Amino acid sequence: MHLTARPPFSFPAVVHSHGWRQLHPFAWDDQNERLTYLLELPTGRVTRLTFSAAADGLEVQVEPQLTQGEMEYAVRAARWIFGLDLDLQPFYTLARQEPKLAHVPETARGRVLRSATLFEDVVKTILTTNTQWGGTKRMVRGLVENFGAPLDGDTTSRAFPSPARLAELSREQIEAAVKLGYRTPYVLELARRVASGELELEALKDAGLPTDELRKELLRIKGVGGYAAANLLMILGHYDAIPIDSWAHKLVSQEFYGGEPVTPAQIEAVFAPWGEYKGLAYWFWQWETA
DNA sequence: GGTAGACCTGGACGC
DNA sequence: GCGTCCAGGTCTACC
Repeated sequence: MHLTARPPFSFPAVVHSHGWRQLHPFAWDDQNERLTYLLELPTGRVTRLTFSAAADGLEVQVEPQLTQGEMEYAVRAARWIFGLDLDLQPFYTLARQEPKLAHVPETARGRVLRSATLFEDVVKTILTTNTQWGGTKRMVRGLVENFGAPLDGDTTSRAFPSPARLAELSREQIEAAVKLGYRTPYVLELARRVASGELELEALKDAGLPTDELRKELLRIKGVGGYAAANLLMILGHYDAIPIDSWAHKLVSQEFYGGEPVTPAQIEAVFAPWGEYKGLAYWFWQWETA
């Protein structure tokens, strides 16, 4: 299957936009430059999507064979995962005027790799908080391996667990399988709210809400604070928020404040001139010390 | 609105 | 091998 992207587009730029390619059920094959992803379909079946670069977009290998309805769902998911329809031209126009960002339009950066569902990305983001990257990878892997639906005939390949699957578990069942620490009730509560229909998370993808309202919605989720909300806003294509974590403090301190400790307000001030694109400006800044 | 302390885990470190 | 300390954001209680 071939999918075209709004130009300019770079397959490796999306894959390497952040660490998501290292989280199950993504798997990055560095040697062959292919990204695989296990996707659970609305029918309950699981498909393996293998993405590689094409001249004007993506080449996608789909297995096993899908029905027409399943294929349409897989195409929509693939377009979302890679942000194939995003228009970043206004940001590129600004970036060309800043030496630290000139590489962005030249290399077609700016898109951020995302999971098929917002539910999956919210859970993954919660699992990045208050832990190191190794811990995040361990926790996500544990959820997928223990609770994800398997590919037909291959129980070693599993999709990310659906809200319904997690919602039917008890806290004790999750704790026995994977140590999420104090995050267990957060993940469980989110899964139950989404599975029950109380929280229509996927509708936020194209709700057309202004950033402030979207941010408020995200902050209502237990376990999502300022950093996590900003990270999720980036994933949702709202770039006027900076995910300020300890790494951001370090980078901005060394680059702009001579190594002196900085406050979140100072970090915001540095990127304020980028307005609605300050999140992207921060994310793709060519740091001296990174 | 701002702040202190608790939350949980893995890893680093000292003994 | 064991105990202690620390890093990493968010929540809750309190002021």
